[in-house]
Amino acid sequence: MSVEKLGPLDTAVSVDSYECTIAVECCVFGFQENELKILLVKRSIEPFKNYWLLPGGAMMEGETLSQSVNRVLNDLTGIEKITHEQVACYSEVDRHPIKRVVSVSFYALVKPENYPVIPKSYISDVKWYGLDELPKLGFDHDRLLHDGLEKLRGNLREHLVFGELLSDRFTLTELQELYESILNETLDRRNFRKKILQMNILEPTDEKKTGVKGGPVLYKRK
Amino acid sequence: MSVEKLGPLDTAVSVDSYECTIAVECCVFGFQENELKILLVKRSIEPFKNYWLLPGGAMMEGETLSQSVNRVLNDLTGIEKITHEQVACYSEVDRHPIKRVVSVSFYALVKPENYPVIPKSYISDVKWYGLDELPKLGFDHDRLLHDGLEKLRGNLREHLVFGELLSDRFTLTELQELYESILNETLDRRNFRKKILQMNILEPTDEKKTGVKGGPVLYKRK
DNA sequence: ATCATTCTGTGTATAAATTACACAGAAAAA
DNA sequence: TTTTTCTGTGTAATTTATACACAGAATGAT
Repeated sequence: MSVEKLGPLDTAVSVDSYECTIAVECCVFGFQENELKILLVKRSIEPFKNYWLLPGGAMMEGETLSQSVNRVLNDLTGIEKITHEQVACYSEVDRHPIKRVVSVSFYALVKPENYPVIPKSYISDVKWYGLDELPKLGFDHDRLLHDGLEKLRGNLREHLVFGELLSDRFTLTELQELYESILNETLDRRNFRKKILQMNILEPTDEKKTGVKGGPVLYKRK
Repeated sequence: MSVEKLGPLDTAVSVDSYECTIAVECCVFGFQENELKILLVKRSIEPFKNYWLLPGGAMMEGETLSQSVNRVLNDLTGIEKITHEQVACYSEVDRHPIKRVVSVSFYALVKPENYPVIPKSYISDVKWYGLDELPKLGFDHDRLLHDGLEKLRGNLREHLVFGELLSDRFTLTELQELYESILNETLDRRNFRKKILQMNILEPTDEKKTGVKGGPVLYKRK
C-alpha cells in the first residue's frame, strides 16, 4: 500500500507512513520599562550556535502542542500555565539544516518581573529584547517573530488582549502605553479611554496609584 | 540525553525524540447554484467508516504542508495548483481513535464546474454539500470546518478574497451573491457596489452578460 | 411587435463611528 | 508655596456606514 493512496487520516492503518518531528516555538511578549519586549534565548550548540532564538522545543509523546508550550515555557521561566495563542505552522523542508522539523508557533503574554528567566539545557543566555534592538535570529525565527507580532496586533484591534502583560491593577495610561507599544503608534488619550471604557470590561477601583503626578485611579478587569 | 532537556529545534541531535504523523485537512469551498458549497468525501474504512469528512491526507517525506494540500486535492479533483490558506493546527491526542495524528487545516476556493470529482483510495463517494444540509462529519472535522469558515469570513471582511470561486469575467451581482453566501447575510446592492468599486481592484470590460435581464456588465480583476 | 416582467445601475440623506483638539485639577518636585 | 507634570474630561468636525427608490435594459410572453 503506497502512502500516495492514503485517504484522510488513514495513516493509522498504514505501515509506511511518514512521521516527523514537531516543535513549538513561542513569541513570549512582555511589557517592561514602558516597552514591548520579546524573550529570546541564546543557543549554545550547532547549528546556529550563539544565535538568538525564540524559545521552543520538540513536542513529546502524549502531549498536545499547547502542553508542549506550557512545558517549554515553564522550564524557562517557571510560569505554571501561560496563556498562549496559535500563530501558524511552518513546514519548509530546509528550515532546519540537519533534520526535518515542522514547527507550530505561538505567542504568549507575560509580566517579565514575575518570572526570573534561567538559562537551561542548550541555552547559554536568556534575555528580554526590545523590538528595536533585535539581533538577527537563528533558523527562520525572524519570520516567526514577525508573524507572531502581526497576529498579536491583529488580535489587539479586535478584542482587548493583554494576557498577563499588566498587573491586576493598572491605570488607563499604563494600558494605553501598552497598546502604543504593541501597535507601534501613538494614540489620543481621550479617544483611547472612550473606546476602552465603552468595551465595558474594566472597572475602576477606589485606589489611586501613588508616586505619580495627577493621582491616576487604578482599574481592574471585570 | 532526555527529551525534556532539549532546547529549541534540538531534536536534530537527539536520538529519542518523538515523531508524529502530520496530516493536512482541507475545507474546499465552491460556489454553485448561487450557494456556497463544501467538498466532502465519504470514508469507506474504519474508523469512521461511512462518515463524511473534509478531504485530507498524510504529509509525505520531503513535502511541505502546502505541497501535501496540492497533492491531496489534485488526486481528488485534478486541480493542478490550488490556492489555499492555513487555518489552524489540531493536536489533541485522541482526535484519531487509533493513532496519534496532528492535523493542519486549510481552506481553498475553487470553481466546482471546472473540476469533476472522482472517488479514490479510501473514499467511496465525493459530494458538494450546501452549508445548510451538512451531515455530521467524522473525526473532529465539524470543528475544522467551522474554524475554516470563520477564517474565510474574517479574511473576506478585510481584503477581497475570491480565489477561483468565480469565472474570470463576472457581474457585480454575482460577486455580491458570493459574498452573501459566504457571510450568510444579505447586503445592500448599492452599498456593496460602492464599497467594492472603491477598492479599485476590479475593472469593467466592454462585454455584457447575455441571457439575463438588465444586461449587466462583466467585470474582471485588475 | 408590443407589453409585462425582472434585473441592472445609480445618488442622496441620515446615522454612526472616528478623529482632532484644550483646559482645569491633582499629586509630586523644587 | 510655587512650579511642574501628569490625569481626567466633552464637543465639534470628519469620515464611514447605512437606508432607501426609480429609470433604463434585456428577456419572455402574447
